[in-house]
Amino acid sequence: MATTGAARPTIKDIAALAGVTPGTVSRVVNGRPGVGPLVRAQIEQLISQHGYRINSSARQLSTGRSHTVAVVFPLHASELVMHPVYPELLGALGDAAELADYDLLLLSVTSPARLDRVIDTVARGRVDGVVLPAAGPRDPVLKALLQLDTPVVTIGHRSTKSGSCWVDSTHDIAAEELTTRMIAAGRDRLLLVNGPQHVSACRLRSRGFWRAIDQAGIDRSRAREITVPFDSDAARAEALRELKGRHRPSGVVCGSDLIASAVLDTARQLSLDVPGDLAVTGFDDEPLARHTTPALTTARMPLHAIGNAAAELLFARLGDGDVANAHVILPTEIIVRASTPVGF
Amino acid sequence: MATTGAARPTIKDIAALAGVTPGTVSRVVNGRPGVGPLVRAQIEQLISQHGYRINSSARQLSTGRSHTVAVVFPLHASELVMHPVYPELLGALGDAAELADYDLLLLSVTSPARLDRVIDTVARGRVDGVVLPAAGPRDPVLKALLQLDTPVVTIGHRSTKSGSCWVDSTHDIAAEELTTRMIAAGRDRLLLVNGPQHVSACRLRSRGFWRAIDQAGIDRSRAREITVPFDSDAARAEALRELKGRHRPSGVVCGSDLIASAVLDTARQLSLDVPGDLAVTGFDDEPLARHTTPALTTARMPLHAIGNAAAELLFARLGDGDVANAHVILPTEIIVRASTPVGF
DNA sequence: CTGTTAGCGCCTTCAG
DNA sequence: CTGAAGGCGCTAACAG
Repeated sequence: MATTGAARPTIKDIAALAGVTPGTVSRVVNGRPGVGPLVRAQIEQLISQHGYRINSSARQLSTGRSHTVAVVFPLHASELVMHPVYPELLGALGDAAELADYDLLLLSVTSPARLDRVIDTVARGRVDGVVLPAAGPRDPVLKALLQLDTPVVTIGHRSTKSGSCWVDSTHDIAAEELTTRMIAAGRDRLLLVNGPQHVSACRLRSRGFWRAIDQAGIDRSRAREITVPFDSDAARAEALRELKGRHRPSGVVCGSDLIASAVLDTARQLSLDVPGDLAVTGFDDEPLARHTTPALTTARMPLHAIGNAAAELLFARLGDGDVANAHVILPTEIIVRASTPVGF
Repeated sequence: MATTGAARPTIKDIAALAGVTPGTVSRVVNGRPGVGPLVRAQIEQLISQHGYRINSSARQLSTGRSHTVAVVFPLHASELVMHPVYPELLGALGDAAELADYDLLLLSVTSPARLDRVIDTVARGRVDGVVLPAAGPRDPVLKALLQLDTPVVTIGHRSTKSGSCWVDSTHDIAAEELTTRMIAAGRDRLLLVNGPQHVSACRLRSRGFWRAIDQAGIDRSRAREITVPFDSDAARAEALRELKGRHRPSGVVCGSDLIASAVLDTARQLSLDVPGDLAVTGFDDEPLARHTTPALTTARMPLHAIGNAAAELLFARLGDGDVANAHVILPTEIIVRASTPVGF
């Protein structure tokens, strides 16, 4: 670690060096008008020469804005950690933040105690707003944040509260499409292995599944929906029971790739042919989806676009302030691989 | 968004309410001695009653410390994004940060322009220190950070600079172990498909591979090392060439699970039996490792422990300041699955 | 165009 | 044990 030693110069130092007042230097560093070209040039030169940089704390104190947003991940322990959607979202948020010249604070709530911490840092003015991948309406973080009147943009939960901003993708349409294709491929005994119902996205997927059934004029009794945790071992057990049952499904729509991969494992174990005996679809298009055997047909959410949209919504809101009740729904994409019949 | 309206109280408000001066309230909120029990109780009650919270900017300005650390990911475009080690590290860092009551700022450098931005926010005093998963000695971020005399702890690169702090895992030992086991399993034509050499971890893996060869007394000519980008398509092409060659290897040690999965695909395409004709090992134990066919034998790095150690090193350094030249090397673990022969 | 004057909200001596 | 005062570095509103 090099000992450059010399304390960083302050705005005052630069001002003194230039023979002007701090106010003038401030105008220069902030690109504001009202400074003669010569003075400005001189100041700029001094600045780069002495390596002057604004002190963020001081500016924050004075402007009241931190130029930082937080993303808080509501990771209920291991339930969601494994979901690679978060990292991808994070990437998009990071990109957007950098573009907008905001800093991104990473917060995570894994326990009630941590909720307090998060609320604290938000309330302390550390951040100007927060992006919240929220599970559902009863998400405790969401609730707490709402009390703070901090600008929030949620992802994955379509709040009905007035003034709310959120972005989501077409989980329902994707599930419907997947199911419809199953039906078109001649699969008439359908099973939906879905994630927990308190997750908004899962509810939407369920809705899409049944909509497809209804619209195809299929009797609801020929289809079934079960719920499993987002945990592949539990999913495996459930899958086993379903696939061994007398009314074995010919098409299984899964609420996540992880669940789908568990179903695939089970099918192999039972010597069922996929997609011959059993067509299987996943959800999310996680990296593992292309590495299962057979590779998974799945629905991909536009995570990057989602993160981007969320960030932009938030920044817009922090800017004009007029942005409220902004809802963005982005389209999903069906990725067809080998776990479904040809022509799917 | 509820309009709680009322501006947050400042330390002054609380002081006025309690009939004391701000200084006294400050002592209370900071848990410092020198305040009578009655006064203290009264102030504490006022604080919770009015929902007072310290303003971070003000405190930062006054103390000169932001109580925030940054982790900057040196993602050379798509080369490293796909690596799920980052999210996992991030999780550990986040956990450690929360425990230590630090905030975690997420920074990423994907271009020279962004490097400036990052350096800027670090230089502006936004953070007290940074954790840097560094690729290697010539990492531009590392270089830039070193000039700033900001406390840095690197992960994955063992700096030889004096005063440096880093944590890493036993890439060399893991590679050696994997290779030795290959040899023990009777595989004598060995191939190492490694990642880029400018990545410190890859260099270590290479070293371990050759060490195993030498120690087994095998002629180096019976082994080969090739380098591919961390990109599975490129790896696939290379793998194809190698596996079709006249001297087809009987054991392939790969520098990452992604590379290994490409090798697996290629083997299947060539109708080679794994692990019969070809034993394959990966590196990292990414989620996909258990979903390939066959599932991958691989080496797992203790990512959580690594992140934790890095964070603790940094915090220690920010505290006492005496911590320099602290190097931590954590053990890897071999995960045996089906891509290697029984008894591996 | 530039200087002056106040703070922003908190912490930290130094008195009393 | 508590009060008073000064300052952290910067911005902003108002004068010249």
